[in-house]
Parts: sequence; C-alpha cells; structure tokens
Amino acid sequence: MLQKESGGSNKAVSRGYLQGQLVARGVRMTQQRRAILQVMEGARGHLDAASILRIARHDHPDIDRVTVYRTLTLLKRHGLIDELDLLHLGGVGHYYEQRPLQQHLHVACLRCGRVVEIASPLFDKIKGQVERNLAFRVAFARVEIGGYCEKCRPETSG
Amino acid sequence: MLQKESGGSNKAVSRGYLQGQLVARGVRMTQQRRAILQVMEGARGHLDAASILRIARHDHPDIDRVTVYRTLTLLKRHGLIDELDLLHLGGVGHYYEQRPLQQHLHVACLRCGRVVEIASPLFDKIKGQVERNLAFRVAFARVEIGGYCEKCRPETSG
DNA sequence: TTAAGTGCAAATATTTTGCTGTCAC
DNA sequence: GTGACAGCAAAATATTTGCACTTAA
Repeated sequence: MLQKESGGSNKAVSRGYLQGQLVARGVRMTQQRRAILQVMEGARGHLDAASILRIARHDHPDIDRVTVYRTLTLLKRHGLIDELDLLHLGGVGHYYEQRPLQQHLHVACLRCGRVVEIASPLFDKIKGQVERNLAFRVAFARVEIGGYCEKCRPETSG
Repeated sequence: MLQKESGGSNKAVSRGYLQGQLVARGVRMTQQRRAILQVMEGARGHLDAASILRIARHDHPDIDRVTVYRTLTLLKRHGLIDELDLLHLGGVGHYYEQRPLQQHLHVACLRCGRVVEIASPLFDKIKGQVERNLAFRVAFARVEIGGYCEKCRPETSG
C-alpha cells in the first residue's frame, strides 16, 4: 500500500465527520457503513477498496466487498471523498481519501512509492484561471506529480 | 469515448515521432507496433486501449488486445506517452496520449464529458515549487480538473 | 540465426449487477 | 411496516501471464 506523508489536512476534520455529513443529508446509517467510514477517517494512508474491506472487517467481520464499493460510490456522489489513481504506482486500482478542507497536490516517488502531500496557493490560482478563461465552474481538481525524491533520485550529483 | 478539444500541443510533434524515438532507442519495430503508434499519433481524442485496438485493426486486422497493452507498457516505460484516467468519467479504464512538448491541464465537464486541454505557466511554477521545497526531481505532472462547462453548469444564473 | 515479439487461451484483478432476505427509521 | 441496504453469486470489464509460433535485425 502506498504511504502518505505529511497530509494532516484531513486530520483537521473532526472524527465522525463523514458519518455526520451523511446523516445530515438523510442517508441511512448502517453498522457496515459506520465501519467503513471509520476506516476512511482513521486512515494514515491512501486506501484502495481491498484495504478498506480488510480493515473494516476488524470491526465487522461479515462485511462484503460489494458493500465497500457501494459505500464508496455513495461518498463520491456526495462529494465527500476523492478517488485517485496515484499514477498507477500500485497497479490498476484506485485509492480513496476523505476530501480535504484544503486541496493538495500528491507528489509520488516513482522509485520508493512514497506519496507526499503539499498545499500550494498556486493550485488555487490555477483553478481561478480555469474558471475565468474557460467560463468553467470548477468542482474539484487533482494534481499528481511523479518523479524522484531526494533519496531516490537517479543522478545524485545532478 | 471522451473528446479532446484544443490540444494542439502534440500536433507540434512530427509524424512518426514515436516510431523514430523507439527505433533510436534500439527497440525492434514490427508491423503491429507501427499500426499502434500511427493510431496514437493521429488521435484526435484521448484513446483507451480498446479504441486503440479497434482503430489499429483498420491497418492490421489480426492485431490482438495483448499487443496493444504490451505496446502501451513499452511506451510508458520509455516516457513517450502519459496514462490518464480523466476523473473516471468514462468508467474504470485508462486513456493514453502522446506526452506533449508542453504539459497541459485536463479540464473535464462532469455532465457532458467534454475534455478541454489548456496550458498554464502556473503549472510550471508549481513544478518548480515542488522541486525546491521537497528537493524532488519532477519527471512528469498531471492536472485533472472536474466541474461544469458553460453550457452544462447547474446554476446558469450563478 | 536468434532474441524479441505476436497471438491465443486462460488467468487475474477490479468493479458492477440481480436477487433475496434484513434492518434502520 | 416499508423502502433502503446487505450479502451472496455471478457477470462485466480491464489487464496480465504462459506458451508455442513468427519475425525483425
């Protein structure tokens, strides 16, 4: 599983946030959903569907894959999580994270697979530029950068 | 298939560019690869593996899916194409485009599925920022923005 | 000539759907 | 009580692998 560093932004969101959001929107809360939401809120890394299932089963052993996918679809539809592929470093699957208060960039090392998140004011400027130049209403934006971290860069002296 | 507008950046690359690059790197050139490379260079849109296969079969009817996947892997390994998911508007599959001379942003309308590409100097600034702040060597970067275009925006009066 | 590439078949991985029984409200 | 949800099975979709045959250099 790909690791997430720094991050922090979604730690600013209080525990039970996703559950509260769904309840506030009139979505029925089941034991299975609670287990899945807790996994997503407690996640230290970006999780794929299989990892979410595995961890959620600690709480609720009988939970099914299908329920995980359906819950992820639900959360996406409500705009509460983002779906990433993290440059496919980990294969063809997708990764999920709670939509952060402040959008951030994902910077992934192609050699060691570490994923660092950083925020940038330029990111918001780009969004503004798109809105103005294309008369486009930006709902969300995603930046994924691939390269080599200090420890892994091919030419250290470069 | 998702449409690509504007773009233009990869039209600046001469015809046969991919083929030339591979040959220059000592990669064996087969009829099947030639057919696939021509499809990618002539593409007006972002293509997924199935579309590439379908079009390549005009030239070479017996070509197999597997060969398409293997050629895409080859091109990715050489950094000659980029793999995108375009916010999964078209399902779980991936889309491919020849790596452009100037990197651009992909802006996708969540309702009509149209994908517009634009370049932004801020994009390069962000890359510079990442390189400096994280001591990171940026190999490539990808920006995907989702929202609503002028025609599709939910609140027209907003 | 021969190592690399191809096609076919089958496997694997990921996600979705149909249906029946169950549970939150 | 009832409509939304869960689990199971199976299908659908996307991609990869093993192997015998073919071909570019």
